[in-house]
Amino acid sequence: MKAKISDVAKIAGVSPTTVSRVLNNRGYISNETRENVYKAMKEINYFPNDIARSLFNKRTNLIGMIVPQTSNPFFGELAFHIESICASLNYKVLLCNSLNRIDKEKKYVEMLIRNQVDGVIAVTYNRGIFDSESQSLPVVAVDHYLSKGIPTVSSDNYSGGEQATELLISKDCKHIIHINGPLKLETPANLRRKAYENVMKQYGKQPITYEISNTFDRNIQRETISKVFEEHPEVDGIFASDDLLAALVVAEAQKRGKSIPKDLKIVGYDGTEASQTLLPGLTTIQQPIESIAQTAIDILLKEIEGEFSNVPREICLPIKLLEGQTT
Amino acid sequence: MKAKISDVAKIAGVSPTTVSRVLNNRGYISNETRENVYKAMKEINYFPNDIARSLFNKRTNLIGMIVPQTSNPFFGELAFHIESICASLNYKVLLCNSLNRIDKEKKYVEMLIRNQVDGVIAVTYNRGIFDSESQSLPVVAVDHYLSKGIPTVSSDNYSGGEQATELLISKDCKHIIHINGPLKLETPANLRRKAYENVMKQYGKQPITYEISNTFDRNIQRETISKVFEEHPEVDGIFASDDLLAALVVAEAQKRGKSIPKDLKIVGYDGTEASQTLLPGLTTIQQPIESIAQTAIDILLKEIEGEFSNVPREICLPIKLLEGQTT
DNA sequence: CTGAAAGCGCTTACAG
DNA sequence: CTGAAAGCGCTTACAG
Repeated sequence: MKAKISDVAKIAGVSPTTVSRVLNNRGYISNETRENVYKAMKEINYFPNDIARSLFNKRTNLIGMIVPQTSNPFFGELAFHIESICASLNYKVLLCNSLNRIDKEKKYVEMLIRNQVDGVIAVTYNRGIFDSESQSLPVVAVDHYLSKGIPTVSSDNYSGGEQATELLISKDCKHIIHINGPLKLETPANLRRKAYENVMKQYGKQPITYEISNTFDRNIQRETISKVFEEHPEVDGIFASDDLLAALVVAEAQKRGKSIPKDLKIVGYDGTEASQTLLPGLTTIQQPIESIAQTAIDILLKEIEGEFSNVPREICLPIKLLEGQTT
Repeated sequence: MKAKISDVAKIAGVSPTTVSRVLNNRGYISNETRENVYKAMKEINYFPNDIARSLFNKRTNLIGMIVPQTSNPFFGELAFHIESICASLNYKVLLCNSLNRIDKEKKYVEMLIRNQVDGVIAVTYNRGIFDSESQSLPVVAVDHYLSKGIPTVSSDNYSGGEQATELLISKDCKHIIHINGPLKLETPANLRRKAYENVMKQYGKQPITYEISNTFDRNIQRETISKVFEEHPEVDGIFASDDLLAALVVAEAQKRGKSIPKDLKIVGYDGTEASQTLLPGLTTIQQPIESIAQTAIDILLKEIEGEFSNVPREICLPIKLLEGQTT
C-alpha cells in the first residue's frame, strides 16, 4: 500500500538501485533518468522509509532526551531548544519524562538502546543509569555530573549561588536562608548551596539550608517553606534553588503578611521565559538555557562522530543575575 | 560490535529462529532451551534491535507529537502527559516543536511519515498540513479542528469563555475587554471569543476583542495590551485567552497603578501547574490537560487499530473555573 | 519442539 | 551511466 522504492523503479523504468542513487545523490546519473525518477516519486507519493535506511546505515539520526518533566518550565524550555536545534541539524528527538525516577530512567535507556538512538542527552540525578550495556552509547549529561566518561554541560551554578547570596547580603539581609531540592549528590543545585554557604561564612554569617526531598509534590514544598518561617521568624532573605520554589516562598510570605521586599527579600533560580512572564518581578539567576542546549548537542555530535578526544569533560556556561522587585 | 540475534544463537547453541521465538514468546520451546537463550542474552548483553523489528512488523510503536513549543507551560504540560501515558502503553514519542509555523509543520509531518510513525497527535492552527500523502496516517488534533477526517479533542472552550465572562459580569465589571491570539480559524480560542461576545450581548454590553497576531513575541503582546489601556481607560475587566497573556495584563495594570482586583479584574485561561505555582492568585479557566492527553491517545490508538467506526469525531472535555485574587 | 529459507525496504560494493 | 546480488537484524510461515 505504501509506495516503496521498487514501485518507483517500475514506473520510472529503471532499477531500484538507480532510484536509490537518485535519492542519495550518489554516483553518476543521467539527467533524464533523474527526472523520470523524480516524476515517478511524485506520481505515487513516494517517501523513503527511514526505518529501512537506518537498518542498513546503522545510523538513525535519533537522539534520546531524558528530562524529569517538560511541564516544569525549565525542562520544557530546555526540551524546546534541544529539539529545535536537533531538527535544524536533521536529528529527531525521542522525548522521555523520567520524573527523576531511576526505575523509569533505566527503562528509558533500554528503550533508547533498542531503538538504536545515535546518542542521549540526559538530565538526571541518578548515577548508574548508563552502565555496562550502554558503554559505547554517546551520552551528554546536562546540569548533573554522572560519571567520568560522560561529559557534563551546566551553567555556572557556583557563581549563581554566590551572586544570589551576595545580592541578599548587599541588600542588608541579616538572616538569609537557603531552600534547596534533594542534596544527595554533587549536583549543580548542590554547588548553589555550597556557594551560598561559603559566602555566608565569608561574611561571618551562619548558613542555614533547608532541603526539600520531593521535587514534584507542591504540598511537601509548601510544608517545608512554612517550616522555614515557623522555625526562623527572623528570616529576611531567602535564596530558593529554583523559581517555582521562589514563587511558593512569595506566596507563603504574603500569606503571613510579610511585605516583599521590605520584610523579606527573595532570589530564585532559572529565569525561564515562563517564570519571567508569569512572575516578572522575581529576582533570579537566569540560566542560559539555549546555550546549554546548543553546547550539549555540539558535544554529543562530536561523540557520535567518534571524536572522543576533542570532547571536553565539563563545560560551564555563564549565568546572569536578573534583578526584579523581590530584592 | 553490537550483539545480534545470531550471536545469541551461536552461544546458546540454537538457531536464530529459536532465539526470536524465545524473545517473542511464540510457539513451544523447551524450558532448557529458553533458559540457555536467556543466559546467552545476558552474557553478551543482547538487546533486540527495534529498528529491524519495526521494518518487518510494519509497526514502530512510534507516535509523532507536534506542539507549538514546550517552553509554553500549557504545551509543556500537555507534552509531559502525552509522553508519560504513551510510555506506559509502550509507545514512544517523537517531539516536534513547530512554533505554529506551517512550513515547519509540513516538514515535521514528512519526517514523521518517513519514520513510519504509527500515528500523530498534533496541536496546530494550520489546516492542510495533513493532506494527500498522509491520507492513511492516523491523526488526532488537539485543541484545533483540522478537517472532517481528523478527530479533535479539546476542552469546552465555549463554556470556559462563558464562565469567564459571566464571572466578570457578576463581579460588577462594566467594561470588559477580551484579548485573544490570532483569530483566523475556528480554533478553540475562537470559541472562547464567541462565548465572550455572546454573553456580553446577552447582558446588553458591547463586546470588544483585541487580537494578538503573534503568539511568540512578548513585546508585540505587551504593545497590544498597552493599547488596550490607552484606547479604553475605562476598562475594568479583562478576559485573556491564556494565562501568560493574563500575566502580561497584570504587569501592565500594575505599571499603570491600577489596583487588582479593585480597579481591574482579570481572568486567564489554561490553569497549568506552572502558572498556578508562579501566579497562584490568577483567576483562570483550567483545562483538564491530563484528560485531554489521555483522550487523544485513546482515540489515536483506536485509529491505529483500524477501528475507524468507533472513533468519535469531536470530544469536548469539561473545564473548571479557578477563582483567585484577580477577580 | 526446532531450523532453513524468504522477506521487511533500503544501500552499497561489484561488474558491466 | 546502470543493474543484479548480497546484506542490515529481525520474524514468520513452512517443513520436519
